[in-house]
Amino acid sequence: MKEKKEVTIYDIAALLKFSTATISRALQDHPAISKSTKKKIQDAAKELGYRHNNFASNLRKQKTNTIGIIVHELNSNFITSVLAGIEKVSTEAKYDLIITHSSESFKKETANVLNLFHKRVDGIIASLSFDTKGLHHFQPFFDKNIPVIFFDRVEENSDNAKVVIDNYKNGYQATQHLIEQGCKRIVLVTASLNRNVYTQRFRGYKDALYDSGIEFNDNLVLIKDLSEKCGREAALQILAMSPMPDAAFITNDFSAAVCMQTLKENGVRIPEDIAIVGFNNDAISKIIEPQLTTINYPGIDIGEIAARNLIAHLKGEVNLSQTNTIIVKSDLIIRKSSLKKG
Amino acid sequence: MKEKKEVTIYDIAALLKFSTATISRALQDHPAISKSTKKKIQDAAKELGYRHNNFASNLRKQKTNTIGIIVHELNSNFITSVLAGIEKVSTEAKYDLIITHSSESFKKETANVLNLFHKRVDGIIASLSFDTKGLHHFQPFFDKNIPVIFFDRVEENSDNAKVVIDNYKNGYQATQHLIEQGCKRIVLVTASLNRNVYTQRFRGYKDALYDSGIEFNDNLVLIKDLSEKCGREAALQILAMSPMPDAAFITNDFSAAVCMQTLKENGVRIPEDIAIVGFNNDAISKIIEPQLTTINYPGIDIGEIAARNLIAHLKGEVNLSQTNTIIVKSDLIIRKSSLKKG
DNA sequence: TTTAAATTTGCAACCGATTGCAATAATTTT
DNA sequence: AAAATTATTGCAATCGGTTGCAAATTTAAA
Repeated sequence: MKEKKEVTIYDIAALLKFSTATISRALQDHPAISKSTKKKIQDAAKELGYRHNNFASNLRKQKTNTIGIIVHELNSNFITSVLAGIEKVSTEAKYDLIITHSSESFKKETANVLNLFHKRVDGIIASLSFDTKGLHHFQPFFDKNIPVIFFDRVEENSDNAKVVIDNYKNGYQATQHLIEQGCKRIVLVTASLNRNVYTQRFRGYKDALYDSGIEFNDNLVLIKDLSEKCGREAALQILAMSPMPDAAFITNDFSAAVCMQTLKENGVRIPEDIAIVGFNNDAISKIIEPQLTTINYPGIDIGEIAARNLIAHLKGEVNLSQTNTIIVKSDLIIRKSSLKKG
Repeated sequence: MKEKKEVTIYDIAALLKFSTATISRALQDHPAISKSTKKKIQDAAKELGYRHNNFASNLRKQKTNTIGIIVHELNSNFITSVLAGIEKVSTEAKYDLIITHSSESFKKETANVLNLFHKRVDGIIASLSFDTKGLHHFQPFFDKNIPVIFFDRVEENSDNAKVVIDNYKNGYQATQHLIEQGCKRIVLVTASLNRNVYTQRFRGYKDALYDSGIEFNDNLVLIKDLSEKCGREAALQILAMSPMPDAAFITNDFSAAVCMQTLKENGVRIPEDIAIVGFNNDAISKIIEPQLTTINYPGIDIGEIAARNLIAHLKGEVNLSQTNTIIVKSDLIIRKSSLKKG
């Protein structure tokens, strides 16, 4: 039952009477090695069941060809799309990924960052957790000049590279759309204004109101955590308002769905009584009744762009520290939940 | 702008006039090193910004303290719960995780397996992709006696360790529940009977019918891929059947939700005209209208059990090859979508 | 005070692949 | 046929920890 010892390039070298240098080069398809030798060596490697030892290799080369990913959650359409985009690009470029997620916990995010640091990833692609404050936990990477590129959930005022959408514009668009539907008392349900995406959406909301001459009302802004419970609570708060709001912009589709459900249970008609707009274009937005108007943004593109830039930097083709913010296109998708007219 | 060189134990050794052996041991909190020396060394390490080099360490120790995870998808409640369970256990035991996902592609799963093999993980926890056939791609691990433990989507007739639910029982339960509601023409929408979970559910369905004296009808079984499209197609097929079925057991909540939506659009009332049962107890099942009867199973527990067993094996405390199948409890959750009677 | 036992620390050989530089062999050129 | 190129291959140092065993030091026992 004991395992046979690992095959190393020394074994291949001994077998074929070559030096380990030649073996190593042949296995890397190095041009200095003749075709015939390469073939012999590669065949022997396969034959013996040789596997490359990344540790020895990384130790020697002082790099890992691995990119670390930090996300707040895995279970959203958006995040998995981003991952797909990153994977596409990095696979082509022969980079491996280590994916970590923080479950929206700053503490766990910090641990993940540290872990990736010790794993010596060549670079990081990150979206911050909900309650992350500052970027001190990334300091080890900054100190060593290891590139970090943020996406979506970023720290606004850092000068790191970021790939984001125009949350301000989207907030504005969503609100304006509701106004165009004749809504005047528009609730905003969102999360901690500490996190960039929510601040920006909030500003867009406010400005859209202002530009249409609608007075901003603090009581209509509900700051929550965008969980299931939050959706339910928001609905109850809305029901308790007098007069009832005629619209709600809920910056997360899942919460919006739960909120709608609770409203419906209480006899509120959507969109007739209240128009609803969500955010993210998650699968759920098309399944609920009525289908949810929301903001769509292309996770795949965001992932691809982030990965492409990071890898280009690693290869020395561009310098990330000269890039700052890349803004990706995003759009309002209008569905039934907000259509009071036609 | 250039990075300062990495600090190594040699630097600490030189600074404090100790040998690297002592440094190494002190940093591992080895009992042979005196308290005072340890403190000096640990302080110096922190001071100099030393970071442990996993590559050198793994190279020497011939193990990685890392567990590889292979899943078919990330964006499901179930999978993220499993991951949470695995993480809980493995973090405590100081094991790192490398999470990979195949997007239900056998090819990608194979690539992931190989990748983890080259990364030399100490063990694997895996749930197979949709169209995976056989386990040859795991052969490298088997050959080297590296433990692999499967969960949920497993290969029935392999003698590897597995953590599963009783899909047969759940299929039976769901069907029986529908029969108890007075349903007689029960559609089954499921996926490739190649994959264990679906075969078992299918058998449960069939036996439940049989035991209630209802004749099995092949035309009522729709084999699909459980995607969004599939839900819609299933609905259309159901609508085209004559006489219309009075129930549908759809072995995936998301598909069930889409199917329900399409049915409703076509004026079918749920559960009055058709009772529906899903599978998984995803978040969506509580949000749609009416709420979906479904099968709940505890991802966290499954993850914990799998990780606990794997780690115990790695530590030599138990021998996985003597374990075979661990069955975790799962239950029918009855909600409105299937309640024809009060 | 001497000896035995227990604590601490160091020596040095690994772990396996990479790569600059030198050396040798095979081709071309003159 | 000698000289100059070019194509192949090898030498040996290096990456940074780990650990069995021996040596040195300290403490306890006789």
